[in-house]
Amino acid sequence: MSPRERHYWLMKSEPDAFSIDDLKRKKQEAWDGVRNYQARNYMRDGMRVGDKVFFYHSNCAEPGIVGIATVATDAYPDPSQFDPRSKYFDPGSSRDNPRWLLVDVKFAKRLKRTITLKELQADAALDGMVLLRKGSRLSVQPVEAAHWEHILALE
DNA sequence: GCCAACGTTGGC
DNA sequence: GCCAACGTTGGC
Repeated sequence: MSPRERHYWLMKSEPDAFSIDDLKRKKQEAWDGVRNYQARNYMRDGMRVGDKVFFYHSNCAEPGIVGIATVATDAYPDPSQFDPRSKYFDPGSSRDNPRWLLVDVKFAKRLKRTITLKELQADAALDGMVLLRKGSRLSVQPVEAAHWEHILALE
């Protein structure tokens, strides 16, 4: 792998299911359960170990960015797709040709405060951000370097 | 809980 | 390949 500019990402999680505090406690976690091809492709083809990730809380009282994680592994098959008892089981996938890949993410920091979706939406400097596009539901998405820096400065 | 937006599935 | 039906996401 040749050196390259650092890439930045945003990953959504419902805090009731897995929160930034859960990641802090566990230190590192396999990002399982992604069942969207575009999100998978970002993990498989875009992410490199060391890339930085905004941890976003979705589907909760105050949606927003709550912490920072780093990509800890290359992509590998999501074990939950092979487990018939898992809600993420995919009978259409096989071990020979796994459909779903994931990366591990490692806890880096919890933000002192939540940078709320509302606040991001109101910020003209973030126009065009994937998260803010109408109807955008992508749970793993790229963040432009300029947007990353701008958001960091909001904390 | 509602519902708009989106992605997937499957009949044709 | 089209598209209606269905399931999911996620803000509100």
